[in-house]
Amino acid sequence: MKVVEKEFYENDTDFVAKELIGKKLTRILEYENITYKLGGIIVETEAYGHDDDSASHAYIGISNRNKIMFEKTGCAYIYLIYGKHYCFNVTARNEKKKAGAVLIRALYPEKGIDIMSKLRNTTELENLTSGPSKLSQALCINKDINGMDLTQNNTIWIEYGIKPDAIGCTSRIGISRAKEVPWRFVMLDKNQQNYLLNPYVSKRKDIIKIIED
DNA sequence: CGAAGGATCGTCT
DNA sequence: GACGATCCTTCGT
Repeated sequence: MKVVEKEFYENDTDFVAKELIGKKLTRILEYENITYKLGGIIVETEAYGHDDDSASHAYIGISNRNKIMFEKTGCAYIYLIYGKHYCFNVTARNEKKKAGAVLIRALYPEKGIDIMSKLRNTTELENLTSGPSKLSQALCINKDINGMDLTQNNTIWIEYGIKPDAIGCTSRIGISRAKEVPWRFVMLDKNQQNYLLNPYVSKRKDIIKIIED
């Protein structure tokens, strides 16, 4: 296991979002006095920029909520959405930008499935971590880890994983501005280059292009 | 299985 | 005072 280093997050935010596909998000959790390792493979991400991106929280400038997006790269940016859900982001940007983050939208569940099932109140694998707030609930992610450095030895980190056969690129989900910006990325299977058949990602968009190696 | 609507509260105007 | 980088339930086919 190798934790993704800080330098990785010092690239263009959309590049980082694409390259995070196939890496693994891992979370250490104390549950009923036992320490568990939870997590899975990142299969869906979205990039959010600064003043170049009207859909981004950072578009309006620095505020109490979004200030993590302007601070160190490789850190967790957590926010509450719709009054009850949390979303998990990693701060990432090149040295010329002042803010940026990648929203982790879905995981392929691998570790601690029994605990994640309890936290999610479902045993359906396809419903455990197939959404930004679903995975936050499954990994017990909330404001407590806002700003946490994901490149240090903490209770949550991102590590190197697998190389995807292909990656699909689409516009982002659930936004009202900058609807056409193609900054959503999903893992594709070589045999079924149609992400609609990937049960772990949001099924709401058409692929704009397919990125192969 | 898809569409529609409610939940719920921090954040910004 | 309005809205949101969402999820879940209900209702109809």
